[in-house]
Amino acid sequence: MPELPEVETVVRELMPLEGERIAKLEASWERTLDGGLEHFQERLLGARVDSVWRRGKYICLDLSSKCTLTIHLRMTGKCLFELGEKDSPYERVRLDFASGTQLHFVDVRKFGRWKIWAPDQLLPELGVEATSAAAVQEALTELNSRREIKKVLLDQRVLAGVGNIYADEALFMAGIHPTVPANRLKSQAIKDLAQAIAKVLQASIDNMGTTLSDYRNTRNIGGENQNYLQVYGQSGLNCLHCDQKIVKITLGGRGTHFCPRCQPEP
DNA sequence: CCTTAGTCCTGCATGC
DNA sequence: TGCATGCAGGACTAAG
Repeated sequence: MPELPEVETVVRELMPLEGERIAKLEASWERTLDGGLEHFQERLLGARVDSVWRRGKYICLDLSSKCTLTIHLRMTGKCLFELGEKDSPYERVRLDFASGTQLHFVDVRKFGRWKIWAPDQLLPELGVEATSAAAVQEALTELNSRREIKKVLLDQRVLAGVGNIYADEALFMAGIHPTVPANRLKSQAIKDLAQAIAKVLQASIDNMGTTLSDYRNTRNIGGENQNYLQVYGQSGLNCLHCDQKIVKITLGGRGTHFCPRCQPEP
């Protein structure tokens, strides 16, 4: 599932869209477009893409029509410059640019969402960028919540960009059990965790993201970071650090993987 | 304020 | 082989 590193990989590849003008917008699954097709056509047709950037797990396109288009890939969303035969049944939205460039939004599970925002009210609820260790350390220190630390890491209002895979990986790297209440972490543990998050995310960006099943970049190529996961999806296998068996539990409805020896119970 | 359950979706793995 | 069941999950909403 696409999280911050996967979205960052896609955003870098979408940068060449800057300066392009939108000529046509079609949707074969209209619910992808929050507000409906007509609402999107009013704002998008004829507009120029001024800049492409990322905020948390959102792809952001600033448009000359004084608004920002966000694309959230959710579980299975893909932005492709070329549509292959296998993906064709799952194309939900297509953007045609004046130059002839096409952007195909493919999404098997239909969870992905496009949304248009006025510039001064873009993503107001989103927390600090998870890539900034200093900002994450400060946010976790100020939070003072009794919730389990993993649930906090997944809360986009606190940190923007961490999902299920990197939450598990970062907690392993920092040696913290996923069910520890967030406000019971000592300041050193918070510092270790903030640095582990930044490190895990950067390593995955360097590896073009994690592809477990659906994630692909704009050229329909998967990442390599799945080859370096320490705990996520590794339940039953031996910990690479201490040889203890990796355990999987359910926490907040999500699969949660950890090493009982490297990440001792609170 | 908090937490939990339900919703959206479909492909794939599992079991008989 | 075929059919039924359940699982995966990010963000949002409703209920308690």
